[in-house]
Amino acid sequence: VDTSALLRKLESIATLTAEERRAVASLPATIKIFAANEDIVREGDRPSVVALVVEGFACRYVVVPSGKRQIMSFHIPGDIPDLHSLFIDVMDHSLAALVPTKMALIPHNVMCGLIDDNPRIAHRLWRDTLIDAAIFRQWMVGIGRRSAFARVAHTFCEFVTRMRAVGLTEGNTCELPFTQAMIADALGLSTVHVNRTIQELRIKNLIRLTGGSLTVCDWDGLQQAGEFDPTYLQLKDMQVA
Amino acid sequence: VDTSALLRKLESIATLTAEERRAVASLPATIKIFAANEDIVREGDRPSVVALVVEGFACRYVVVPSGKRQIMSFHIPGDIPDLHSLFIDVMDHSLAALVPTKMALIPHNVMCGLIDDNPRIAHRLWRDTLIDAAIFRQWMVGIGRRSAFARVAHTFCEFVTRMRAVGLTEGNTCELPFTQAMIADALGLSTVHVNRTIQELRIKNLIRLTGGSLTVCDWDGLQQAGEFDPTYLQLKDMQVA
DNA sequence: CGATACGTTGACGGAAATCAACCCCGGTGG
DNA sequence: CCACCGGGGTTGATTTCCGTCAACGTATCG
Repeated sequence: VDTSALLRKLESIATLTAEERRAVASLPATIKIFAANEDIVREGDRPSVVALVVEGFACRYVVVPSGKRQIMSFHIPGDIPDLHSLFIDVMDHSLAALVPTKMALIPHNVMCGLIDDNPRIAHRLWRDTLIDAAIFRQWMVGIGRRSAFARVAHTFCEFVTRMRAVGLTEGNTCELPFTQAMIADALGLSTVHVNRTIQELRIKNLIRLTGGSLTVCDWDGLQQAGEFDPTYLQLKDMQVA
Repeated sequence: VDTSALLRKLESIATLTAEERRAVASLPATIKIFAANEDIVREGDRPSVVALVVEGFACRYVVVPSGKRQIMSFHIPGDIPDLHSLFIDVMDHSLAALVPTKMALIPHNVMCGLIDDNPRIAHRLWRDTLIDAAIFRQWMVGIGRRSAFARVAHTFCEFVTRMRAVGLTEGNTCELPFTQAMIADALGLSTVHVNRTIQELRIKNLIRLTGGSLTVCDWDGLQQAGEFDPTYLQLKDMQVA
């Protein structure tokens, strides 16, 4: 089973010993492919496995009574979006694949064993959930206090930075196969407004976005537009390509 | 040093052994009083202590370039708002007292010792940071997808529920000594609009709010108005009074 | 008793939502 | 082979929720 994405992720924070790498690499897991828009875990579920993104993209979301959806996070290969289900039994939100996505399902007891036997990995994972929380906070700030323009720019900055951290960029380009409706639900905007905002970013020559691929043409400009400061992602010595 | 609030909080999730209670109760800490609006920790700091709210209220916030402030969470007695600084060295946001507030400052190495020696307490604390994250997600949903009216109602529901969990309510009344400007910054609204929304809640006889004290007149009504479902707070068998 | 902070109210403006077309393109089935 | 279909993207017209500005009331406090 391919846990290399997870390894890359854990090591994007700090290095592991050979033994720790082995412990992670030998985790027993079941591979499962999910279709685009298919739920992986649903609000109210009590999962007995955690889900590691191997290939593709997932998101957490909730739907409010008015029928509107809020996406609370995007997840890229190496992420374990429902790691918290180890400690919190009932899901307060759903987890879905955004595109056809390969997940590795790891039983709770296996993860608990890994954590109990490897305190350093446990700390690393705890830290990872804390970075998750930091990302939530940034999204909250964006939705609450930034203009639509800054919000979209910030999201693209964050996405590219996270993708780079796990080695999924080529130069200033990476996959971003989300529909504008998905982006709208993530930013608390309407699709129409997202569309107009992306056009504005294109006209200002900050990005190119076609065929599910995002290219940052002007990193400094985009960063400034999005008021983006990567500190909260806590990456060790990341550089812009 | 009074860590009883922390004990109540930890036990609002699950019970501790006598030994664990002793370990928590005997934590060495320094008491410090902060004035209203005084910063406890600032964005960019690298704290070497964690701060436990003993009496009063604190919040996390950031200020965006336009000068607007987003408050990301309210913290009540028993909370350790910057526990994450154990694992994440540089603060990506500030922490401030909202009213005159008594904090217990506990050195990092003491907390690390507690965690290393008491795996169950460590899990409890991890879990606590995960509930924190769940609260962030709920706020995000509110700011992104709920009307101002529902947002305010939701916040009051959440606040009362959390206060009740640590024994700080009397019937349907609890302290809520925040200015409307603070509430506005928490909800991503303007003070003017918060004012009008609160009036609406009053007219509909859902709450009374005067002199820093909140009374819920109609819990069902308020809960419905706020689309509030307390699942995400993960409290064991909490009941409405 | 003035200063200051907080709450309240009204008038006005604007960013983004909503509504409603329309286009483009890749599938798919007759 | 092409008509049909549906999802995604784009555009314009209109509406609305909420922000901004500005004034005024009220309470607390030195």
